[in-house]
Amino acid sequence: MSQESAAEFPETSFEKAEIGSARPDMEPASGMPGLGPARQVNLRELVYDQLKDAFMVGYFAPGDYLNLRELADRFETSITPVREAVRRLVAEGALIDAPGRALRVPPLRRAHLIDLRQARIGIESMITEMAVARATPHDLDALGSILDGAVSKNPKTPIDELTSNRKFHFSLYGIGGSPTLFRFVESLWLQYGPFLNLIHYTIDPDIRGSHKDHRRIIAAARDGDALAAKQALVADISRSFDILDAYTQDSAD
Amino acid sequence: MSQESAAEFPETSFEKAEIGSARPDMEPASGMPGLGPARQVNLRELVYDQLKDAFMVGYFAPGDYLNLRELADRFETSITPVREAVRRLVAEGALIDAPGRALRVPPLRRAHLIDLRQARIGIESMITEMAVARATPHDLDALGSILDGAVSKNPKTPIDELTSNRKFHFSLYGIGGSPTLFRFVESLWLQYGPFLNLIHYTIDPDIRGSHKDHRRIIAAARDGDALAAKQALVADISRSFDILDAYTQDSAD
DNA sequence: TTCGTGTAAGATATCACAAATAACATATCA
DNA sequence: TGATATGTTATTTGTGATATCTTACACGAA
Repeated sequence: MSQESAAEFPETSFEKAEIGSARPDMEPASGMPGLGPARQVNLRELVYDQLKDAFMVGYFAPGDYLNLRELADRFETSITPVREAVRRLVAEGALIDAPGRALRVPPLRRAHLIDLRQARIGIESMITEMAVARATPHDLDALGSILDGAVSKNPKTPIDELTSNRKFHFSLYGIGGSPTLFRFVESLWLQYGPFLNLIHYTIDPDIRGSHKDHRRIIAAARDGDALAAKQALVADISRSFDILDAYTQDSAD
Repeated sequence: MSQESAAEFPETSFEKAEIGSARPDMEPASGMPGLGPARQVNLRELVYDQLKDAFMVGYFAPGDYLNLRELADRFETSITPVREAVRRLVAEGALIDAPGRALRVPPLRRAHLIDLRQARIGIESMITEMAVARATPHDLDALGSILDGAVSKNPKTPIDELTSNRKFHFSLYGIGGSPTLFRFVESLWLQYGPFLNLIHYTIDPDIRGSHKDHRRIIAAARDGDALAAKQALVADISRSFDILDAYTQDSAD
C-alpha cells in the first residue's frame, strides 16, 4: 500500500452484503427456503468482503503493494485469513504476484485497460441480453427504484454514486440468471476498481450521463429490445473508460 | 473424494505446463529476455497445477467431496498449500463450499450444465473471433501441427485425446491475446471437467467430429472468416455437451 | 425422540524458515 | 579524492508446518 488515498477502509460492508444477495444462486439456499441464507461467516470471508469493497470503490491504486501482516493488523486477525482472502483476489485478477513474492495491484497499462474494456463490453452485453429476455415487470420496477433511490439520496458522496451504480448493474446482471457470467463480471469490476482511484472520486460530472443510460436500459428492457439495451450499456461502459483516457499514457510502474 | 475413479492422480503435469505457457502475458517477462523466467515454484502452485489437471481430465466426479488432510497426505505437504490451492479452485468455481464446511465438486444439475454451455459458447466465440483477427500464418501452422501430432500419436488413450483437445483450444485462445478472457475460459473448463468423469473416458466415437471442427476453425481463420470459425467452434462445444445429455436427468445429489 | 458426547474436519493462530530487499561498509577505479 | 561497484548484514515478508480451536455430524443412552 504505497500510496493510499485514505486512512481507513471505506465502510460499505452493509451495501455490499445487499448487493451480494443479488447473486443468482445455482444451488438452492442451504438453509430453510424461506429464511435468509444465514450463512456462517468466517474470518476469511469477512476479510475478503472488505477487501473486495475496498477494491470496488477504488481504495487501492494501480501499482500499490499489499502487505499481509499490515492487513492482518488492520483486520485484527492473524495472517491466515488474510492470506486466503488475498489468494482469492489473485485468482480473480484483482491482485498479481509481483517479483520477489510481493503482492501488487496490477499497474496501469494501456493494454490491460483495453482488454478489460472489451471483456466488460462482451460479457456484460451477453448478460444484459439474458436479463432483458428474463426480466419481469416487477424486476424492472425494482431496477427503477434503485435509480430513484440513488437520485433522491441527499448527501451524495462519490462513494454513494459508485455504490448505487454498482447496485444497479449487479441487480440487472442478477436478473440474467447466469451464476457463471455473474462471477466473471464481479471479477471484471474488481479489476477495474483500482482505476477509479486515479480519478480520485472526481467523476460527478459524468454521473448524469450514466443515469440516462441506466434509464434507457430499463426502457429498452420493457420493450423487450435487447439490442437497444445493449447499446445503452455499451455507452455506459465506454464512458467509464473514456474518463481514464487522460491517464492512459502508461505511467511508469 | 467419495467415488474416485482411479487410485492415483493422472500424470499430466508436463503437458499442462506447456499449455499454461500459452497464456498471453500482460506483463513483460521479468527476467532476462533470452533466459528462462526461472520462476520460483512454490508448493501452493504445484498442488494447484496438479489439482487443475485432475479436474480437467475428469478425475473428480460431480458431487465428490474433498478432504484437506487426505490431499495433503497425497501431495506429501502440510495442509497449508493444499488449502490455498483449494481456495483458488473455489474462487474459480471448480469447487464449492458445501454445508458443514465441506468441500465439494458441484453436483450435476441441468441448470448448471446449461449455464456453462452458454457461457462457454459466448466467451469462447468472442475469443475465437479475436484470434481469427490476430492470427498470423505461422500461428495457424502451429495450430495445425497440434492436430497433426494428435492424430499421429499412436497409443491414443482417452486422456491423450483430452489433452490434445485442450492444447488445441487453449493455443487458439492464446492467440486471441486477451488474458482476461483466457482466464475465464480456464475457469469454464475447470468447471466442465468433472462432467467428463461421468462418461468414464468413453468419448472416442465423437473425437472424429471434433477433429473435423478443429480443421474447419483453422481453415476459416486462414480465410479471415470469423463467422465460420465461430460456427465450427459452437458445433464443437455443443458436441461436448450433447454427450452429456443422457446423464442430465438431475441425479439425486 | 431428545439430549449428550465423541470424533472428524475445517478454521485460525503461531512458529520457523527462506528469499528478497535495503542499508551499510569496504574495495576499486578514474 | 570522489564516485561507482561489490560484498556483507539486518530487516522485512511471504511460505510452509504445526498446534489449537470450533463446529458439524453420528452414535448411543435416557
